[in-house]
Amino acid sequence: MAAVGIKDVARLAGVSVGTVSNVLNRPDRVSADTVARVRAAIDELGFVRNDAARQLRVGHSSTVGLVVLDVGNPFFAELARGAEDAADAVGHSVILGNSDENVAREAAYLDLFEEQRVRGVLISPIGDVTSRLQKLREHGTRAVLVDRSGEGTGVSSVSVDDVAGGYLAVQHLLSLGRRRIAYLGAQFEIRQVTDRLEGARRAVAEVPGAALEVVTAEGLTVVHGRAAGQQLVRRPASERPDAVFAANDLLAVGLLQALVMTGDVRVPADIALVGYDDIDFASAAVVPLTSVRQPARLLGETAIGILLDEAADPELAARDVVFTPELVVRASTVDG
Amino acid sequence: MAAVGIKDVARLAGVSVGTVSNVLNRPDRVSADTVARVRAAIDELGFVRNDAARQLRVGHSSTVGLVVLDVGNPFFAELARGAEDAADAVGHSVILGNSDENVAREAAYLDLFEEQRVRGVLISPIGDVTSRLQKLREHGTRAVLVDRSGEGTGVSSVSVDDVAGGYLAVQHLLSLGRRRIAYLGAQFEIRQVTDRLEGARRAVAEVPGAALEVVTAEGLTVVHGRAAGQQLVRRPASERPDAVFAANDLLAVGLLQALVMTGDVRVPADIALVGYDDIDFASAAVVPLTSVRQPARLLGETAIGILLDEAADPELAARDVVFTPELVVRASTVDG
DNA sequence: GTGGCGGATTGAATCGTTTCACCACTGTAC
DNA sequence: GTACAGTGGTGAAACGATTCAATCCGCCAC
Repeated sequence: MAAVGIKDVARLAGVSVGTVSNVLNRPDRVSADTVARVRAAIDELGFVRNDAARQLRVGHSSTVGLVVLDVGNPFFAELARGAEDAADAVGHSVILGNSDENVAREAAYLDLFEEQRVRGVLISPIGDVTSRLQKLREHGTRAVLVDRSGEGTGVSSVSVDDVAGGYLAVQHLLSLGRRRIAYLGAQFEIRQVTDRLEGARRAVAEVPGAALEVVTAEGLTVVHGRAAGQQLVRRPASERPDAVFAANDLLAVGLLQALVMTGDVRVPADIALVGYDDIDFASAAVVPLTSVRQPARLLGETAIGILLDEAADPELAARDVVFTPELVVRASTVDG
Repeated sequence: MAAVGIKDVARLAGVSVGTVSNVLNRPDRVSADTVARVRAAIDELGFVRNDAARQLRVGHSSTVGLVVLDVGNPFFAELARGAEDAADAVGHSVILGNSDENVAREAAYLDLFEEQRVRGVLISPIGDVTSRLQKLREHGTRAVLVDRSGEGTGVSSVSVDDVAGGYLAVQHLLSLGRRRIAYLGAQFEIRQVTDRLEGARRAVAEVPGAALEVVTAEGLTVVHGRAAGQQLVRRPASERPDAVFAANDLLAVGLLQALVMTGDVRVPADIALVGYDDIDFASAAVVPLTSVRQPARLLGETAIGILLDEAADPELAARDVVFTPELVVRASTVDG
């Protein structure tokens, strides 16, 4: 109803509009009692700054767009939290878009963000967006890839080293004395899945007498993990691995269910188990799951940092920051 | 770099800015070949409409804000999807804020949305926001509560009937011949928890010879469910319930783990089990879980509908839409 | 008394779009 | 030949903030 503008505030406070604007943006250039008077007028009228007008004048907004593959995924939820906190600390806000692994939705969000003249875009891409991002940049909007390496595309990125994660997991198993390691994976066309395997290979290669077997599941979910587990159980005990590294926690949880159900195989005594992602359910599993955790929050914070740096100085060269994941040890590998 | 404006497009296409604007917004009022010429100019220059300027002129944006308690929660993720799809269908977009059950974050998002002059706000509130929403309305921004009844606050709402959900769950158990029902809950200060219990009570009251026992856990997570399950198992078989209705799926999954682990109690033969929320893990549990599903997506769609109706006609009276949840039957209650 | 200095304040120009009253042109009816 | 309706197009005003050159004012130094 009201439609209170800066003009109304100025009139009530008995100052000019320029002064009100100064109170809002650079209070230090205004005398103390004028500030007080203007603030009082703002409160009385319930004035709220019209961000569109501000943005029109200054040329860009103070929001950054974030497009993730799946908000429901705790990894991205945590990443978003990190981004929000970092943005908040410097007076920016984050608007979140969920592409849901759908190229059209992803494109729609990029269009929206461009119309909104966001300060920049953080994106975990599904399609091949590099040309789109390049175009964005020509129009003055910077972008940072998250959870995906930029690999010389000229776009900055923050990602996690999956090879290191796989290495970490298997090295842990080897350090416990296990030697017959199995890698349980699926959908090997996904980079993450093969990178983790590569890390596992490297760890095994360092220890004489250690062997790595690759077990392929039908998919990356609990059900598929359970199916794989049932197969393992059917083998004669001597042919079973003494440790399994699963490509993600869902597979690991399914596998665990199968092992525990039969009662024949003890975890970790007979088979030690490591998952990946450290989802909530990892710690809540029947046997709490050792898992590799990605520094999701840090990823988000760092991405915002890079983005705002680049927005401030467009000449800055692209950076690629790679984080190392962390092993969270629980009962599925170490009795406790 | 370019900073292409509608003016540049107009110049290149050899028309006036007004015409370009018409091409953008009401192409039917412009002759076909002019449209084509303008479109070509737009493509050539890579023109993208500046939403801030548009918004400044028309007085409001075409985005709506959505504040949820926890984006990580699949219920809210699904609700957001519904809202986005519905908004998209009428040319609006949704920007998502995650309050994370934090009053300060919630307030910050409301401030942000107000500055942005969003078309309206959808909110699943944590604090007592009615006075804040009232103020928003005075400034011309409508709000709709989601997953929370408006109860005569003058604010519209869409919610799910938890009493009906509880009734549904227990009626199902009773129809299977179970008579010694237990309700496993925690944190009874949460309305949802007590409403579901109330529904359970009503169902039990309708069947002579049926009894309802309330079991209190320490919290609403898997770990707490498992603890409660261990207690149940310790009872003599004759004193155990023959069915359990858990206040949510996490509790149910924990309970299930405890029952299955001991091997002493068969599910559903000895104890049938119903959860609530139908989270992904419900169907992936060792014994797939019967659960009560909330129409999250529909909630989001409906909320957007109400919001945009009200935005179009501010005189509209507040509406309170209550949905009925749905029972998803799986192996934890019915063998097969 | 004058000049100069510096901090506080002013007010008009500006951002890029939409909107709307108005104009030009074409064809048609009389 | 004139009037009229209908189409397609024009261009300037308006939206509400920010910015910056200009002004004002008080005070001090000489």
